[in-house]
Amino acid sequence: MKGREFKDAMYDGLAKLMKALANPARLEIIEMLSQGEKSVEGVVAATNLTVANASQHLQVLKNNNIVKFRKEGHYVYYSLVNSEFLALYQHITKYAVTEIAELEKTLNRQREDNKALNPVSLDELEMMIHNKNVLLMDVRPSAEYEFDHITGAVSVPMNELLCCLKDFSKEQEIIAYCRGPFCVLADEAVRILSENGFKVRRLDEGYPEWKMRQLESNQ
Amino acid sequence: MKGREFKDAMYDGLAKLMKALANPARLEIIEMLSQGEKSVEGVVAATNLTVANASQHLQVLKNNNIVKFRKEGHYVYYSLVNSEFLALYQHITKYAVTEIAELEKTLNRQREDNKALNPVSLDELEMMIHNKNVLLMDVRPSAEYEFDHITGAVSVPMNELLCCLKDFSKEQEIIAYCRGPFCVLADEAVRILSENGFKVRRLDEGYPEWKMRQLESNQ
DNA sequence: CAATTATTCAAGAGATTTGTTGAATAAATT
DNA sequence: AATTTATTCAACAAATCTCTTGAATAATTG
Repeated sequence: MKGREFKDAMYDGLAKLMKALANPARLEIIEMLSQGEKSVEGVVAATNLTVANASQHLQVLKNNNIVKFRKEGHYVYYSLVNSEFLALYQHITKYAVTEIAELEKTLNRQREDNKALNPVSLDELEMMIHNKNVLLMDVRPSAEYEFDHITGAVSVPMNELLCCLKDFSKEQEIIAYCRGPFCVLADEAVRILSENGFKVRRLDEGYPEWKMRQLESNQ
Repeated sequence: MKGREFKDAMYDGLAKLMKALANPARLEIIEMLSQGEKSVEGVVAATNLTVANASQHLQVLKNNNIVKFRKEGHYVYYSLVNSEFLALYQHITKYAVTEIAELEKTLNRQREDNKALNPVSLDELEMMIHNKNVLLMDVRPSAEYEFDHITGAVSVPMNELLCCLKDFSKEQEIIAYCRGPFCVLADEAVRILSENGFKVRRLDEGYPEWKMRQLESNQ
């Protein structure tokens, strides 16, 4: 293989990977799958996609070794292929929200609207978690909590939040988290809790970022 | 801004960044610019692109905050916007060559063809570099060497390699490096030197990866 | 074994991306 | 001021990507 052929093969292959990521619907699917495996239906339920469309996007991700699947009964469960990919995806999103002015601005406006500025970082969380007066609240759907969650968190899915308000103390500080920086669940939780007089902040990132840390520190 | 609008804005923005990277010509340009700034002409000289096409790709990269430019006389010099982007790009390429089977295979076949298997890693290089019996050889064009190079390397551009053979000892081990894992210069250098009876290996990665390390260790 | 359910396949229209061509700018040199 | 040189712009056809629609598969249930 000549030098030019080799280069073309390598850059074409790299571009193919980037193309698989160059679509908003697929990025959203990746974020959903970073919460744990999901059936096609499960993906559809959490996005605006039609079933056929979600399936097609999942094929693209599968053909690029980004997701894997297993069959069980009627269902096909998809999940991210490995933690190396998850680490890469998180590097990309982290870069985007810190280095791309437009995205940083959109993110901050969203958090401002929901009184969720001044978020807690994972580092801070680590310090605070041993404080009995802090409540860590997982506001994702319960299936995602059950699959896995940050150690010490309690599950309060968004649809149960309003009716559970009386169970929480206004003395303790609440830290809400969800799927990650692009997820709006924790923002909404902060707004609702805050409007009801609770001391609440959101976690800067979400479950997948915490998980990644766990994996890294176990190496 | 409603939750769905926010998500769409974020994923669209992220996809826009990925789209900028989803093209082999632009990836090659990025790799060229990671050696140091280059004029449009300079980019053209190192790729298969026409001037107008290279300029267009550079506009795309500019509009996505991946490259910046400065004007000097006739020339417009482009360079990568910051080391955060370089770190991200290297994470992507590293992931691609280790996790995507097809790319890994292509890379290994190329190195096999050039007797450049068993490459030296940056870690190993660090250990060896104090050994007087090791010669670190930068085989990139001299302009790139002059812009910056790995500490202790000597410049032997590919076009001068054949006539310089007599200057090197067959006793010392030569380590050749170039622009990075996708670059063929070091492979060719290894093949030529090896066929002429020298003890030679290539560096697994290249100048930009070494540079990134320097930046990280200085933090 | 027919009906139901979850997923995939196939085809097509519309939008986007790509590289080419030739002309237009803009800065330096003659 | 005219010419040369490096770069950008604008327009276009070809290729690719995207989403929708409706049908096809494959596994389970009645």
